[in-house]
Amino acid sequence: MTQLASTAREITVGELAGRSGVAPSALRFYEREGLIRSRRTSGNQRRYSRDTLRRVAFIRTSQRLGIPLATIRDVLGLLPEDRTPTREDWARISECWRSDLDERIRTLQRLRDHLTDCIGCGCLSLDRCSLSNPDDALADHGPGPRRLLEE
Amino acid sequence: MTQLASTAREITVGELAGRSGVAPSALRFYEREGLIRSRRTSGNQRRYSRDTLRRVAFIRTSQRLGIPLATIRDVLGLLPEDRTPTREDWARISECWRSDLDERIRTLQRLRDHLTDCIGCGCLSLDRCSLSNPDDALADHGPGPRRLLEE
DNA sequence: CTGATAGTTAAACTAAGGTTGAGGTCAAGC
DNA sequence: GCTTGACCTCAACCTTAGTTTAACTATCAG
Repeated sequence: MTQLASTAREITVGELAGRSGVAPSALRFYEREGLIRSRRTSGNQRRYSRDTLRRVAFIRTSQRLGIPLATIRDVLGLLPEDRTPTREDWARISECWRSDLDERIRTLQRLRDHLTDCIGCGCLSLDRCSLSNPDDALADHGPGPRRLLEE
Repeated sequence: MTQLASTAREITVGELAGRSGVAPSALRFYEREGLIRSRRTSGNQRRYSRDTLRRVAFIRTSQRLGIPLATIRDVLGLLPEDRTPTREDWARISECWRSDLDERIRTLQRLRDHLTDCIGCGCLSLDRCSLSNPDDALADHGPGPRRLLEE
């Protein structure tokens, strides 16, 4: 194990990768995209402050929630720039995902329940049940699958 | 309105697009990817049987559930090739999404609840709470955010 | 028959979220 | 002081789910 940098308070890209489980290429990509920052050594190598680890954890967790990187970047911008973020700072920005997440859970549940409803007839949303509507009379109501899309 | 093709039992790509709300380019793409099929006229134009409308509805509904096209194609392969699928056929393949969907709802709920748990300390899954674990001692346990990923 | 509308193809392009490779540099251990 | 592994950049490539464009052909109403 070389380049431990463990006496210093900073970590290398390889260490950050090992600790976070995120490939170095992805970490460089995040930096290009403005999600994380690094100091450079005299030899142009990246050095990360330790709180970057938490930042990367926040990014990955947010991605697991289905949030696009651009949105994550914007929300990370709400953290204070002048000091190491506190627990309260992280708690505050975590709240940003709350309503989005609740909304998506509700949508999936609704879709699942409609799927259940329709399994009996196999209509799957396009024609409002072939039983009562044998030859897609719903075509008049405009394009798109109806039923599940509306409301 | 030209090319109604309504005397025939087949529909053109434009009609299918209008009825399904899916762009002709997407329908051709689905055909290249093996999700739908068409007959060709003597002039090389596509003609779809009417049940393609239901097939497309199934595709779009499945996509709304977050299923990738390749998976949808595989499941559509379970339909009978020799006859027009019945309601029972559609019901049967719809069941394929059931467990997947339930699973994803559970995962999102779990993530949401852990997010809630962690908002108090802002730890967000990487270090098992900075309160009891101030300097990421979890790094020994291998790469990747722990907590939310495990079990 | 003509003109408008609708259809055909292949290939290029998009966007997100990265990975891979070439060619070259840095830093640590012996 | 050299070797080796970790690092650097830049550009090209990957996947998914399509859209767009160019150049051309088919079909239909009148």
